[in-house]
Amino acid sequence: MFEQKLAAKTCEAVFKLYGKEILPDSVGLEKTKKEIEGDYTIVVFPFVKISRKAPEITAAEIGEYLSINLSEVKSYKVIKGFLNLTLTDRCWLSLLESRRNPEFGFSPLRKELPVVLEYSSPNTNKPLHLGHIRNNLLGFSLAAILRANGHHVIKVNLVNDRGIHICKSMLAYMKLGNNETPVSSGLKGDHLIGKYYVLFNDLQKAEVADLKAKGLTAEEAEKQSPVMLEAQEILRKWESRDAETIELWRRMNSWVYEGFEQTYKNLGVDFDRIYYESETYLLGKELVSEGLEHGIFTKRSDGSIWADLRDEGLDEKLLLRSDGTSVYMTQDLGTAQLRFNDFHPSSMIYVVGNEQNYHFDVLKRVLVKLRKSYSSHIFHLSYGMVELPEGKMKSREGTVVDADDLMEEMITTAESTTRELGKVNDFSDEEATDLFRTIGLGALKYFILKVDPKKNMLFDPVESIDFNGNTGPFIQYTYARIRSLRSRAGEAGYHLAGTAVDENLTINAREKEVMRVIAQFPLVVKQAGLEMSPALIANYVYELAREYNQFYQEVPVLKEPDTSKIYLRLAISEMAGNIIKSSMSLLGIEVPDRM
RNA sequence: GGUCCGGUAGCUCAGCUGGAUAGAGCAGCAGCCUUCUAAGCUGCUGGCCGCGCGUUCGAAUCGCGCCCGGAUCACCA
Repeated sequence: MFEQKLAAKTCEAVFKLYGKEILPDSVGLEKTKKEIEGDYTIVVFPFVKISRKAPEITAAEIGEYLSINLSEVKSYKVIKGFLNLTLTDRCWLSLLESRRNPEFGFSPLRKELPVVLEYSSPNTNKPLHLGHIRNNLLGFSLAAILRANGHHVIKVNLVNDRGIHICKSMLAYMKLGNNETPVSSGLKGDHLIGKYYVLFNDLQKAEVADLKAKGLTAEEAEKQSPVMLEAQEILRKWESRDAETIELWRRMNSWVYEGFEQTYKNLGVDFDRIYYESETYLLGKELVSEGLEHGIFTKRSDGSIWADLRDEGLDEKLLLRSDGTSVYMTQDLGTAQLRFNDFHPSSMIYVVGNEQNYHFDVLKRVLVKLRKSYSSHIFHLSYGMVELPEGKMKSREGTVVDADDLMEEMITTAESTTRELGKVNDFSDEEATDLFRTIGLGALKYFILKVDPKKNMLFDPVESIDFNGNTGPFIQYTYARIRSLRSRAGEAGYHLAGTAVDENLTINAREKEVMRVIAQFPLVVKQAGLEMSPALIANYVYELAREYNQFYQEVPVLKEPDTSKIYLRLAISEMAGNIIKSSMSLLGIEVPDRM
């Protein structure tokens, strides 16, 4: 809040005192360390060269200037090269004027081109797992953060609904399905299809073992196994629009979508637009042949088409197979173009795991070769893998944590813990069920989002269901406390609406600590947007909750004899509560009124 | 081998656009509920910030070299 003002005035001071212009960004302004008297600290070492005076003297001169020319500065104290400024209580109290503004810290929506943000991007042959959860949470949160920074965000999902892997589960279903449906089996659609994908692999494994016994290598055996050949036949039928094949494909996919929809709903994520690879790959093919015509790509004797990136330090990259079918890159070229056609976005963000860094590097370079203006608008938000304590979180190795199971377990744990604590004795069943969901999902989401996206993270199931300390439920609890305090205040006859805070009050250390954290919120939102990091919001809201709890524990609110102070503390509480709620909403986490 | 990312307390993570004695949580130990919700609060224990050199008044933070871990470099997606 006051940072910009202080920085600007410091520049003015340096210019007036020493005759040199400096940029506000170059002012080293930070929160004063806790043990030291002061609110904000300016590091003056960088100005010593300009002032040609000792650090202490420089700091004192700037401090003097600021305290005379800025009414907000109450006093200053110099320690070595550090100028510690204390702001007036009135200045801090003015912060509370924004306590009822639900948009505090957010920027209004700007009239500009939209940002297209892709996340989730599932395969239709297997249910969502822990890795997808990180992806979905990051994508959803990022959309909220960018929106809070004034961007018009369009959330899109790209469903990978075609290709050989889909044909595999189709084949297994044709062989072993007996017309089983989600209804007849009692399985969620995506789990049902996942089951057949696994069955295909079992069939293939058996055949591969036989072939290897006959002397084939593993690779040959895989390619020549009868089920694999059958699956490829299905793919060819699909591409030639064979009615029966398409019909089965449609039916099986529709089951999967029902399942996904449920998982997304449970997770609390949504999309403005869903793209299907089956609808975009043809456009990709067009782009490739266009590039071939213009001599940008090359065709080999076997008919395959390649982009040559060797002069850029990379290799050659396949764009179209020799049999004319498309690869991953073909499809992504198509979707990028389609997205550009649909929205003309100022940027296209892809939330995709870091194992695809190379892919996106190539995608951008190929688009540059095609002279697509939007190539520079593509941004890959690359996030790290989720690892499990035993080993890696890879779908092939079997140690998969299913998204639905995980959410279920978190909610169940929330329920038992909450019941043990006797928190819901006076709740209706419906209220209680809502609360268990809120807490269980809050724990899960916070646990995942508090880690810097670009880092690999460890998902320890035991730690994730801990509700104490740096966790989602801790923050939710702080919010519930504040709400409780508010309703008690109402019962005691204190009317918050329309009651102004006495601006002549003096504030104590605990009160100021909370307000210092509150004051940072707008900058944190901005920073999280620039760095595209929900973790910054998560770490901030934890600090706020911790600070508020200290205040709550040490400072009486309703038992304070001085009524004007009661109103002050209620105002601080209200503002802290609103910011907790805002922050959590940026993470896609709900907060309960009671818990 | 090339490229990219990481290495901070027993564990999980902040801090990294250089600044004061490196911060949290968990785990461990000791306390605080007849007072606004104890999913809370207080205190203690615990660190050659991977290693070395350099830049600087000042380096966990920047640069170079090395060591360790991960990802990636498919006619898979």
